[in-house]
Amino acid sequence: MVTNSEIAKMLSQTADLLEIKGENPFKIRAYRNAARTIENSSKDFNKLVKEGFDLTKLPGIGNDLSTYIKEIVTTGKFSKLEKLKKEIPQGLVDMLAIEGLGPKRIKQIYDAFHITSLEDLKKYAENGELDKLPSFGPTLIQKILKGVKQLKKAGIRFLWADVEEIAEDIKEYLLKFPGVEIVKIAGSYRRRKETVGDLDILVVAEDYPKVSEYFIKYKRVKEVHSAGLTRSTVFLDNDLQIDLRAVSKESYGAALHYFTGSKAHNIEIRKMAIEMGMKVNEYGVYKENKRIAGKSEDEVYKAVGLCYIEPELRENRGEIEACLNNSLPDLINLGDIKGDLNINASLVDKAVKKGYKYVGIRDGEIKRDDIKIYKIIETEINKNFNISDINKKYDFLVGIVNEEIETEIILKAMEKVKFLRFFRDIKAKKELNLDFETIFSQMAKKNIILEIPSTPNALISEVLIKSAIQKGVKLSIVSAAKTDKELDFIKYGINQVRRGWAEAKDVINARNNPF
DNA sequence: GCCGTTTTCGGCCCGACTGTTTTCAGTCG
Repeated sequence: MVTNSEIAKMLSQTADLLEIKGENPFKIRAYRNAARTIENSSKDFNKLVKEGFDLTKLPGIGNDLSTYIKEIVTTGKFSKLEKLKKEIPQGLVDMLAIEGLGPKRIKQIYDAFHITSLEDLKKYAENGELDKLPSFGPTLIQKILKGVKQLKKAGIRFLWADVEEIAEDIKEYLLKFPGVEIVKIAGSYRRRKETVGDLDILVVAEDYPKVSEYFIKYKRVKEVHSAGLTRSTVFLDNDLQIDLRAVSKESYGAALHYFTGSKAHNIEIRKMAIEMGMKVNEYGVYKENKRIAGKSEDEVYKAVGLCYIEPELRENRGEIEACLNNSLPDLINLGDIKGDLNINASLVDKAVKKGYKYVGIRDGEIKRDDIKIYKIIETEINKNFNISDINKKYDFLVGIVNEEIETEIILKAMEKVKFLRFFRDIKAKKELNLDFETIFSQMAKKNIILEIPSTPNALISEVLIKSAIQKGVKLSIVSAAKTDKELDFIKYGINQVRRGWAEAKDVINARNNPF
């Protein structure tokens, strides 16, 4: 059985190969868009195809791609991709990971020398062969040689929580510089994505070049990649890339919107603007070459006939339509949380200090008057799951699904458990491929709560959270804390459920009484 | 390859930076 992400991967691989081949860039984008649609879908494409669902109803999927997806699902293979792989050596695809080398230059190199590996590329760069190609100067050759050594770590991403501290530190550092008015971190960091690839920082300052000079002297900068009049890029000692951009005060809103993304959201906004005879860029919104908005994000959205959309929702997953139908969610906030239903018993005092009204503890038995205590027990849902094995006393049972098991077993476990939690390891890119559509429908029916662990590496995908909420499943955001510090993890859970469109009413521990 | 309240053809987001030339293409975000 092929998973959604496997289908998506095949399509984006095809896009890479078509790119090197020099195909129409818009066709390539179509493949990438379709891959994105599939990756972002909570629906199992295997199931959709089997049920005869019309895939062309989905955004970015037309007749051709629908046929291709059906082929992938039914045969497990994509003949078009297989053919391209035979035609284009893998070495050329590897070259895409070299800074400064894109499809055009790779094709140019291949056509001239038939090089098919990074090793050969290095040789040709070193012995002066590459210089012979038009527009390959000494600087570019050096860049390529450097790039071969340190390939762009494909999609190297940091957990949001792991960059939080450094992001705030750089912000503070920049604000100390005289003449710096505003420092704002945009990009996926601002959208609170579970992982971020780099940090995009905007500054409003009197004299940008001076700020840039100061910026590249930040203590953890390992390498200065570029430093221009409006933009500078550096790498830190942990390989995190930081982009700093100068922004004028009048354009602040437009720039913030632009650099917050996501790209897919921006493209939609621009399309809307075009339809209305306007143009949106990072400097503002223009009508007949006249600037009509740009000072604030609110202004930008208003200019194109929309309401303000929270950064966490800007993924082109229906937020624009929701705004137009007046159905945008009123997102939950950290301050809405009234308790934490999965912590160590030793942390109850701290929980009281945080102002929590109740907690769920995994161990020990405590009686207290100042806070309501629920006793919970965690149990793994696997083939051998058997409720009668549990002979301790408890208020609620938390079922944990750690592996891909038959949907039937999970449905059966629902007779016994009150909460369900699903395994995920973001760094290791491991997540369960289960029939969540069916599981969530049943959970909603039986009033089983979806436990959202706030551990940064175990956050369940926001796509699944959104789908669960739509089906009527309630959430419990838990820190699963073992230490004092981990009690505050709950903010990461909040970030994630906000990305999953959660309102306070969807979250049981945002209530004074959770049950 | 997708898409359409002017369109089934002709568009498809847009600008900065770099390195190469000398007006621009390629790459990147």
